[in-house]
Amino acid sequence: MSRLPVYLRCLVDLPDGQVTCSSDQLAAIAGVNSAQVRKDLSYLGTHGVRGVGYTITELRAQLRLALGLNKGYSVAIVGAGNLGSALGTYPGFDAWGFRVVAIFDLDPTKVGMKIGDQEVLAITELERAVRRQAVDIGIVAVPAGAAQDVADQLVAAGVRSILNFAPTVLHTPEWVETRRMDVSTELQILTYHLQLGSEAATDM
Amino acid sequence: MSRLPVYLRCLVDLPDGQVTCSSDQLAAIAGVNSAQVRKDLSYLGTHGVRGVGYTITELRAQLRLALGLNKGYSVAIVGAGNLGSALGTYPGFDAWGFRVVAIFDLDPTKVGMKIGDQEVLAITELERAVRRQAVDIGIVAVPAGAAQDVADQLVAAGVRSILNFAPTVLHTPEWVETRRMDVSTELQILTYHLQLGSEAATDM
DNA sequence: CGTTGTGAAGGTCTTCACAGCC
DNA sequence: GGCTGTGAAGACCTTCACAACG
Repeated sequence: MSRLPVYLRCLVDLPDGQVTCSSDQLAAIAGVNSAQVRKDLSYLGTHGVRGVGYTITELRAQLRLALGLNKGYSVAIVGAGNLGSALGTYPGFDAWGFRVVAIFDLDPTKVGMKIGDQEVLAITELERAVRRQAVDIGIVAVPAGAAQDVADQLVAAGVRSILNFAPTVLHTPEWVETRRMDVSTELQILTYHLQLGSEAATDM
Repeated sequence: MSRLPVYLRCLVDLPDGQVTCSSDQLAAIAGVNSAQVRKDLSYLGTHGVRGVGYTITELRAQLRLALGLNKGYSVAIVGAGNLGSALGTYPGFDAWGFRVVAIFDLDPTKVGMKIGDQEVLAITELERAVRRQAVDIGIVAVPAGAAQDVADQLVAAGVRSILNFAPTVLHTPEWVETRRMDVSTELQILTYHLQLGSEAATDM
């Protein structure tokens, strides 16, 4: 469920002194309905206390468990351009147990470059390195034209989760979970709404 | 509707010779159901031809119009770190009529730096510059702690669309459309599914 | 009294299935 | 024959509303 990470982050951001949190409060911070919060949390087999709320530490632990954040995960980044570099040095991974264990690029002039604590490897090394490091999650940060090929290689190397930054739809076997993060798409959704707004204004 | 940008991109990527496209083909490329495609397109008042499909050029034009891509949009980026820099030089904006007209940062050592064709401005300039340039879309690429403050400033300067890369939920007036793009959240959704998969395996 | 947990109602989004048309 | 457009069915998700409880 895609709201759980949001709840977890909200709970982590709560002031230190606070011990319990009501569904109302969490809902307000997370920007959702409070019945929604309770329903979501009831899936985790939580035990909130009526009249009081949820114990923050307990709830955090349960969310971490549900999201599988009790284990660590190995992440490989493919593409060492601007985006790949930004991701490779992103400080927010550690906190949730994500470790970048490899970065690949096709461009020979980039191979050997240092990004964070990783040296960029040639893309020809991908399958071997990904297999050896038992990579859990592959991040595709290459141009659209190369994305499907990279995804195929990741899948062939045993990766079962892919985060795709390329502006293209990846086709993967059904046992591979793929998510897309595409700036242009998001911007276009925003303009769609801007557009709707101005149409409505014209109607008057 | 969030699938329209995907359709549009798929259509643009189609081989040059092809004149028409069936809902089946578009569905296959975009990774959705074909009835879905037809329903989505019927909203645009399209006129596909039975037995043939949709005329690609016509459909592209209709999608562009529906998404409001016939006008150009001014974009401001707040935050000139790794991410802000990557976005400021992202070549994919132009094609859809997005123009980065300003980049801001709090850090005085970054002010004056050149990113793409823009000089980084002090964040104190934000409201004035955003207003003068009639910015349509603000991109928040600052640390979580600063994000709400930046969003408030963007809203105060008249921005009605925000794309938020900070790992936090922004609270904005209801006339402001906000979308979140957060790598950690996406990774956590992936681990949630990995987790479910391994639980199911344990059950056997 | 305040808040949870949840059945039931209400929405929305997706898919099916097929008539209608080229 | 092949494909669109769409009513109807179905699946899923969200919200309401309130009994149950500390």
